[in-house]
Amino acid sequence: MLFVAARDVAGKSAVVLAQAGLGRAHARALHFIARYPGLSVAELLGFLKITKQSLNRVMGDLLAGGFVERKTGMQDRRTRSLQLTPAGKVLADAVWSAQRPMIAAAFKAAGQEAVGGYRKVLIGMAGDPERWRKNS
Amino acid sequence: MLFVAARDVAGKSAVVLAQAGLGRAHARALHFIARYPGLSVAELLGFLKITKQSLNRVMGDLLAGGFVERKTGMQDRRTRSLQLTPAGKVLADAVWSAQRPMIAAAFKAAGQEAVGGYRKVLIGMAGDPERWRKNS
DNA sequence: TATTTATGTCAGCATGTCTGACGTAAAAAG
DNA sequence: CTTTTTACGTCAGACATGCTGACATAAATA
Repeated sequence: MLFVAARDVAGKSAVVLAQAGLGRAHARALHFIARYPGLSVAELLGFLKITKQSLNRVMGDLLAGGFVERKTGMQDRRTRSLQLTPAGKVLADAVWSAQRPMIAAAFKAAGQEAVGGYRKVLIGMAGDPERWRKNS
Repeated sequence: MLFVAARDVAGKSAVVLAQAGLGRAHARALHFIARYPGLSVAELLGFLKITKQSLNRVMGDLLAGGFVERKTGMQDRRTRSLQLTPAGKVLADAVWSAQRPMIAAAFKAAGQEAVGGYRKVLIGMAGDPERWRKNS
């Protein structure tokens, strides 16, 4: 069920992404950059759990498409600070808008209490998003 | 979180599958065949939502490895009835054993009530597994 | 100054997905 | 009983996304 739910939620964004010439890998990177603005490449790699080579192909597309901005880090000038451009925000919003109705419907049908349990179990499996960044 | 949880749960089975020379695509097919013994190719395609060409490469490996048995359907002789061989059951068990601890830990940590909510929400997004077969 | 760290890049490979075209056997429709 | 549709199999080629290995550069650190 986890697989099916994740696949179907991700699938909702396919059309929006295809219009931008992007795929699901791009959406995932976009998501984490949107969620943690200014994160470093190493942090992003930690979230995605892919290699830097894989990420850099994806990042190249996002940079070329003007969806993401890459700046030299402030404290440590070796790092790169990643954040969405306005166009990236628009795209991330569009992706979310495509997925939200499905999630909202499931949440509404299940009820608020069920959603709490749902989150609790997912935190057990995926870790608490609130602590994701620090733990990395 | 859905994505991370699904990825991490699926990841647990990587070692077991690699020993059998298989990948995650094989595991998914194996799972549905284990869950719905005797299902037809069309039904399996409906679950996996991939093309028959993609499935057939995976099925070829499973048949060659002796994990799955393919028989001519009884009522409709055009269909193929798929089921696990003993070796397939052993493999499916091994995969499940690799994933179970992670899921069990999350369930235990969240509590029985939370698990109920978790299931309710997933049913909202993925559909009720009890009805998956009929709805297809 | 030497080393380590954070990142980028090239080259090639594996997996899993896709589209398109074609073939066959069996069921269903006429 | 002929025709069409259905369920499946297969070949060929392509794309997306992951991987390993090797190497380069700039900045921090020892």
